[in-house]
Amino acid sequence: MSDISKDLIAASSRPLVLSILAEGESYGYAIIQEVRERSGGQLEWTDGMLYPVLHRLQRNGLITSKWKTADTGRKRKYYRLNTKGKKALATERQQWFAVHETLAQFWGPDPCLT
Amino acid sequence: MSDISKDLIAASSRPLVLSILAEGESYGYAIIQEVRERSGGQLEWTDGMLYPVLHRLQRNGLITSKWKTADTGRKRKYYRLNTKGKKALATERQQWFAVHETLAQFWGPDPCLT
DNA sequence: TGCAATACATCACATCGCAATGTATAAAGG
DNA sequence: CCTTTATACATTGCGATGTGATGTATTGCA
Repeated sequence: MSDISKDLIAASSRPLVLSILAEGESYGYAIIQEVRERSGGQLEWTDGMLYPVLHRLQRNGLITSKWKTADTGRKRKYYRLNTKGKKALATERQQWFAVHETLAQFWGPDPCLT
Repeated sequence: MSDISKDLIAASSRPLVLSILAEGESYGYAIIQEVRERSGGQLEWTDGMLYPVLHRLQRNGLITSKWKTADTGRKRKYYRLNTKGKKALATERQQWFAVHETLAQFWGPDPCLT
């Protein structure tokens, strides 16, 4: 259960958040949980790291936010991906694969199991 | 030719250097060139980024260095991976795949073309 | 009443790539 | 010869960013 290095967190936070929002709007706390679930518990994000990421993405115009009150009565800040964000996601994806393929050259091809 | 983001560089520099040295000793300038070649020109490292990485790896006891004079008469600082470095490489590799598999869940399986 | 989970936010600190700068030698071309 | 390019090392100020701590507030359960 070696926790992921700081640099890897930094490199994957943007593409991961954008990918999650690409599937539909969501909010901070839920994103942290989804990352934990989708990674099989391997990725454990902290709120002190995620919120600045969301604010940055919004400041850069990749996502928009809207306060909503859930059925539970709680107030949540929902984020949504816009056109610019979708383009950024495509770029992030392409860059990731470029690096991954280089590393895969040394480590052998991916398991490639579904 | 979108240059790779700073964070991605940071996340891949350690595992890449360790992977290269795992194939045999090498030196700074040659490592920069090998990264460019093995990435098909997609990764362009600067020396101002690599040398601190090498110094850090040595300070952390993952690699050792030794000055040698090449046939050309040039002096080069050759780096070699040690036992601790090999273990660190295995960890880096495992962490990378953990993140990659999570991203791949959103992006679909890898192309898996050679 | 008290504690955990939910839900947001900010800040001091350390880390690290980037671009610039510096030093030095060897090879190639005019 | 001399100039340019490639080789080969190193350091530094700056900006970006995760970490851990801290703060505020509400909901739900025992």
